[in-house]
Amino acid sequence: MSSFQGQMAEYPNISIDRFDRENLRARAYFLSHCHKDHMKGLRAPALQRRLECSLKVYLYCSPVTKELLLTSPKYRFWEKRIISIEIETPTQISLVDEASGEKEEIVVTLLPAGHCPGSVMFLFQGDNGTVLYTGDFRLAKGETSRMELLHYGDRVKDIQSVYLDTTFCDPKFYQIPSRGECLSGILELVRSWITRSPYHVVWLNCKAAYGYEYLFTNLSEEFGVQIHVDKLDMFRNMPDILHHLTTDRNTQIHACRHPKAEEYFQWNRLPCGITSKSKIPLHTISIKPSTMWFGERTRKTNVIVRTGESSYRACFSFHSSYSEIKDFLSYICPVNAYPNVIPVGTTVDKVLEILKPLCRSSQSSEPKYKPLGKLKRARTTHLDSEEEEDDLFDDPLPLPLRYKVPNQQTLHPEIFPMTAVSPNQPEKLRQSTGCFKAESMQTSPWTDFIDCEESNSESEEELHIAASSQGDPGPVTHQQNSDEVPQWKVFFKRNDDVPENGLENFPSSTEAGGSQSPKLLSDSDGESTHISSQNSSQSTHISEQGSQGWDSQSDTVLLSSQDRNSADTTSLNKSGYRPRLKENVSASQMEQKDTCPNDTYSDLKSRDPGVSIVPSAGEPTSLSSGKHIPQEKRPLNLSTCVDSQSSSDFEIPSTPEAELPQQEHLQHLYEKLATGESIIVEKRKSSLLNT
DNA sequence: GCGATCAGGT
DNA sequence: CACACCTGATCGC
Repeated sequence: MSSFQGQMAEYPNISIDRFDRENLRARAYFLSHCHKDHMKGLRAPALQRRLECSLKVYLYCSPVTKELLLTSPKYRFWEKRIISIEIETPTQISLVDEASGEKEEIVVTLLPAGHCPGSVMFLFQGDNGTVLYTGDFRLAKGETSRMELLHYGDRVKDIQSVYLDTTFCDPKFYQIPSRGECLSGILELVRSWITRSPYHVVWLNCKAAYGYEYLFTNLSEEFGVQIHVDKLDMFRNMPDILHHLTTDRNTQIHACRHPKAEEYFQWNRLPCGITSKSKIPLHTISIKPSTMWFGERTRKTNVIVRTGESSYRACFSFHSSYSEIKDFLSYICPVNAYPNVIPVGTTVDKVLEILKPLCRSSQSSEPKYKPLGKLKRARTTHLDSEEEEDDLFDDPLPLPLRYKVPNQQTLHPEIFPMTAVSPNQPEKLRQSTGCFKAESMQTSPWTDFIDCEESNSESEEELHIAASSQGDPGPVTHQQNSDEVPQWKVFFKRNDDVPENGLENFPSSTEAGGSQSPKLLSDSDGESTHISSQNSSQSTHISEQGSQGWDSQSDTVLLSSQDRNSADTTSLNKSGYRPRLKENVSASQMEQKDTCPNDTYSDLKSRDPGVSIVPSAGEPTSLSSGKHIPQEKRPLNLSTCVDSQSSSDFEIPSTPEAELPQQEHLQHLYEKLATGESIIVEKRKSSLLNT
């Protein structure tokens, strides 16, 4: 749970993910994602009053987060005061002190965080250096290197401080099976059950939180079955998700919830109440997504564990594992790293001990004892003039040379020529953008999110809403502001990536009589069965299963992730994600900015077509509205401003141990994405339409 | 009646 | 051993 207090040392005038106490004085607010523990104070009367008095104070977040937030009536009062910023679109914001009129300029860039729908990290650039607030995140190894805007040219930006999600920053969480591995395990378990008969149904025992959406969309897509949920109106403007959900209980996959759900389930009753279909009783299994982790030397990584006759746990994590955190941080290599989370049972000091060696000062082979002269930037090349003032002191080494992995965009044929649209823009433009987005979403291949939120209401109305909104971006009523429809794409993987291998354990269809469970257990041996309880380092968190007599032999390992490695490579295919072209431009422009630290903002304003400006009034002015910068410009910018690095490094893997996906493989995937399914084909259409 | 906090549960 | 959330009890306004 985040213990971040809302403010960063470098930019105390803004508050992130906290809205109480000191934060009531912030000049601007940022919300990284829509989880309650990051929204403390967000609907408190104190803040509402502040908003009424300080008309220049705005909340900045991703379009998806805005959409989700405003779905709740409790946050409606924010409606006119939220400015959504597109992912990977550097945007300038003026932080004005309304009393004194004093002004501070800051450029913020949202980077996808892979935690839940709409979740982002915030990269801030301003007079006090470049800092990165990660919010909560899950990024696979090497993914960081694919984030264009964390780089200048091909090198990682000089980041002063990282405010880091340290939820699993403890060696005991060394490894967590990748999203792809977990997903494919669940897919196969579900397949093994629901293919037995139409009366075999699965209940996904998910919590009331955003973050399971990509699971739902993948399941739905794989089996052509919508997932039953209690509530889906928060997705009314997100067709990619909406299409995979239903409030109609007559489906084989449920993610509905009820306070007494577990109790119901004992009696073969789903949370939504049904026990049979056409008078024929249902056969149900439950799958509970839970985090499973494994120690460094643990051999098996099992992503599905049987916990009862008809119940399973499936590995699922919203947060990066220890090794993913280390990979991330060592890649970024900031001067400072601050934990946002101190897990119970550990201390700040302990976490800092882990983080510190991954930061800049420790990277020096000969740190403090070196003669002063050497401490200075003796070896620091001019290329690194990007560095902030401080580095005169504490940066004895040149910025680590880490090379960015070629961005998928270079491989992906599609280009999304859209950029941040400001509320200032002519209605016409805005609308057209909206349409475009709606369409691209509707057909987007990237899977995303949905949630299983509270009670079981199943109103037909919602269905209608869903249906009508599918072909119609219209009902985006509360969105007049800046953004069109929230965009999905990226975060999570899609089916293409899910390998079918290694799943022999799941009888894809066999007898249904007798046991209500899939026959998955045959392969499990005693040892693998009790992973967690015996070996703390590879615990699978098999707590509280005691109540079911079955459990003594439970926890049977069903799937070993080792059997399905390939799942990962692609698990985060962000490729198609954003406006590539523009992004490139932005990136290079930002390099430019960063290489010339002294005239940053005016510079940005005047020259950078990739930076949107949000004036103090809060209306983002999109400088990039022209945004259609021809691709040819990019190399130009790179070479002019950034020096020579630009060319060489396209094949060089970024992170020390990062595995660079085979270009061939990627290419194959992209081709698949681009041409494979009807959905994608449509998408292309839409992008063509809008290009 | 509401919010904040805590304990307990899933 | 986690998370994100819900419920219910208590306290203060």
